[in-house]
Amino acid sequence: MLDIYRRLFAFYGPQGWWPAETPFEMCVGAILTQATAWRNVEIAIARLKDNNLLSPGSLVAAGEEVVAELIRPSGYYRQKAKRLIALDRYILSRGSSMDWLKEEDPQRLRQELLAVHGIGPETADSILLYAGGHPVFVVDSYTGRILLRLGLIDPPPDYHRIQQMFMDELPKDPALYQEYHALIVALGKGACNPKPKCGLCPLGDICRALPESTFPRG
DNA sequence: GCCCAGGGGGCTC
DNA sequence: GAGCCCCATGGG
Repeated sequence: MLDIYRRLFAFYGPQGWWPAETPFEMCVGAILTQATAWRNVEIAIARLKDNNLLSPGSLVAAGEEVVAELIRPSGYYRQKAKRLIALDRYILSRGSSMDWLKEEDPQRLRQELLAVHGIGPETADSILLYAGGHPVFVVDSYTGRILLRLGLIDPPPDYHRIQQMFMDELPKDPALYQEYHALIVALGKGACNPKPKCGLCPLGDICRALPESTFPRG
């Protein structure tokens, strides 16, 4: 796993995730980026910022319709408005300083986050890793696709199995996890996309490229 | 016109 | 509990 990381880092360089000024902004971004290109998320976050809606409690106060209209560029805007307000409500219940996000036990926080409407495993782990600084590996569909192609897992990809693989083999270093996940996204969007360009892949000989037809999309 | 993007909830069977 | 469908905009 470290070998893969080193090759990706050498090829793509540091990715600079997660771009946000505050933990609250990171949490908002984690919802907005669900199945959405980051470019569109930035637009939505800028619109929230322009309207002073990037602090705990502000989204609840503004209400669903206002939030929905502002985040429209990021897609799924009616769903995501509900999710953002549910998240904001949770943050308020926990304390608006948000120190708890870094200080409390990540396992406990994970359970709480998963209970919030609109937060699943990937979003919860993103919040724990990037906003909380906890050593929790974030798995996404790219990770599953890439590991399938590398021949390191059997289909279908399982979130927690994959997460365990990384966490068993890597040092528990949040900065490493942050960079690694970002690099996997770079690979998944780049050479190892749904129609892979194996000749341009930085993993080269590590990947025993099986026939593409043996893999499902996504 | 088609496909994809830094998922998750809800419904059916 | 697996298999679908829905959400929705913006860019290549």
